[in-house]
Amino acid sequence: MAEGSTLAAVAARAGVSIASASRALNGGIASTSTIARVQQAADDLGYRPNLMARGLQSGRTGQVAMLVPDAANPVYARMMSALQSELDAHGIRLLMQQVPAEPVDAVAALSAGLVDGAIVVALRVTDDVLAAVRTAAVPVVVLGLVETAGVDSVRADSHAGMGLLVDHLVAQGARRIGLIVGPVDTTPGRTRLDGFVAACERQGIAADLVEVADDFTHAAARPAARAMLERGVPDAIVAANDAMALATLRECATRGLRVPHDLLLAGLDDTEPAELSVPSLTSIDLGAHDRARIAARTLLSRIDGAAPTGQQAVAPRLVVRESTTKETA
Amino acid sequence: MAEGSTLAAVAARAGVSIASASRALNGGIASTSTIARVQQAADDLGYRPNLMARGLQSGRTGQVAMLVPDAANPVYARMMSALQSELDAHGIRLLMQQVPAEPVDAVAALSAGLVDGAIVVALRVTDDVLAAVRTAAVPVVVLGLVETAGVDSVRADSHAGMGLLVDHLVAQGARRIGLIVGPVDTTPGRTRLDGFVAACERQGIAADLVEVADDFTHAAARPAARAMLERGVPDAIVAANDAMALATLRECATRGLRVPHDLLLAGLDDTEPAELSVPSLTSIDLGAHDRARIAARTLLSRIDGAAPTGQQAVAPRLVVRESTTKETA
DNA sequence: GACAGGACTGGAAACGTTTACAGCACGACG
DNA sequence: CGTCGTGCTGTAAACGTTTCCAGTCCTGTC
Repeated sequence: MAEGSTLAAVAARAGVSIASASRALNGGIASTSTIARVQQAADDLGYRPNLMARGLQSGRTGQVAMLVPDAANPVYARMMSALQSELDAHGIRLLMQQVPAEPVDAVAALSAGLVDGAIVVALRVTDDVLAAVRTAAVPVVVLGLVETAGVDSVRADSHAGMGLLVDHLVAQGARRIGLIVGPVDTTPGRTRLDGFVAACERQGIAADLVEVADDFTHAAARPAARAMLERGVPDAIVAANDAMALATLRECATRGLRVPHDLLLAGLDDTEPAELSVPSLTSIDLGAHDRARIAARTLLSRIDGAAPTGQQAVAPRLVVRESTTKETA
Repeated sequence: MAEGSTLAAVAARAGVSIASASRALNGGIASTSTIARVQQAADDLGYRPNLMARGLQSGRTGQVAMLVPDAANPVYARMMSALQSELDAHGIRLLMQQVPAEPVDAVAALSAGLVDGAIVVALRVTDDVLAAVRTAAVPVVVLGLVETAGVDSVRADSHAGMGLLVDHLVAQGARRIGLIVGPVDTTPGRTRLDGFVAACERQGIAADLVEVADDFTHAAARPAARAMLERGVPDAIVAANDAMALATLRECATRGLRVPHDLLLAGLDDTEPAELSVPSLTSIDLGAHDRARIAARTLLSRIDGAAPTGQQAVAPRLVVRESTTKETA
């Protein structure tokens, strides 16, 4: 075990003071020979600077955290990859943590000095969460809809996304469209429901066929889909995200309903499984990659001392696939 | 910003020494009135102990890390959940980090004092990785196949799992079975290939229809599936994991091949998407949940000072679904 | 040959916490 | 009334690092 070799040990081995050793390793002012000796000693001992001590002293940890409600949702994995490639360039480590839907405690814990900043995905952006974000000791960027000034946020325009989707379905001939959504006291739930209703009104069709699932997962969507289909088969179903759409697709198959032949189906998020399902799933790209990139940059500039930017939004994009195009059936 | 209120500030506000404040908050010896005053002062100031300072002093961080090669693979999300429920009971925070397939640097970085231990998923358990694990300053449990003594590991028996799968497919009438696998210089790649070949030999069938994809993702499996199908349609295809099986399913659909009517298809890992696909996917449950639970317990006892346990394995279980049962077609 | 300046070095303080130790007051017991 | 233990408190040392500051040595210049 090469544990715990300290800078003091390195300095002793190199025959210099701790201060010189530190400077030699961190590119401070030091003579060539000192640098060489210290470097050699450090290698010999397998020295690793203690990040706790460094963080305590310098106030910088070189880490940021990403807080997500559900690690199994592929959209967060995609965001994480985008974040990471952005942060890697700055030598910053990205840590992911799965936290409850209302991450008040987790956000408050960010003030404990472990990270230089955080990116928080919050399904419910309550006043408590906002307060926690605002009083956190480190900059926080919220991924989600935040109206409050002084809080950085990057949001998807799922309202507009729903509009694109409904327009597309109507253009494909659907008149009776159902929505399977997650809890409407969450930001995504509320926005997607509102977007759906608004789009239906604009198109002059009914928006009363709505099922609310317990959360935004496969598992919760399945019974919701079942309930909806038992009330009759609509022309099309929209689900609040791809995972829920795929659960719906599965339920359709179980009932012998063929998509898109018997009904059209679409989701939101445009995750990889949407592309791979049979039939492949029409979806709305809510710009997960771009949102993550913007969030990373905003966070980095905040860490560098910049003032909060406020809300930023990313435009949605319709991605049409087999599940809403009858021709391919 | 309630940033940076230190213990010294709390102590001053409560009119006691720093030591007393620390004791009052951490359940040490202190009078009732002191505890009350300190508690009150801490609440007023929104005090959060600095974990860096605490960690530096006490050597304990209350955190463990999980290192995974691909955050998008649902099997890791499942493991993470299992780990978390195990660790939550001990008040330990779980951090996930996405690292390269050969996580030497990342494992070495564990010695930097940020975490009390780690669970590492390594696709390639090279000597370098083993050395890094053994010399790490904190206990590490490897999820994967490790023969070396003195290193804790929990492995899936994917060799046996392949056996179950091939037996099942042969029982369903398949004689010509193809395998789509990831890189064979990885542990899972090698084990699954060997298991496949062994099972085929045991069954007296050919094992020459093998495609090796660049990694274990959807994206890499797709062209591999295409290549295999272009050489003719076998009776059945096995993929090294569910994600790759689903990519194969997609490729079959694109070519107008129906599963299970025209060929059988199965994967490994038994992740949720396998259950949801159409047709639902036969898979091998490699015990992700159990492996994670065992790994967590092993790690906890290691952190408490126990000696390494060595290798532990979890038995596989066949889960038959639509993709390998012709009746349901 | 003195002196300014630069290059380099070591001592020591600081970051915020925990904890060993010593001190203090108080009640009980002899 | 002295002594001892008990319950609580404060002082100070440590954890490992970075960084300020003062010092030393050397080189070049007048």
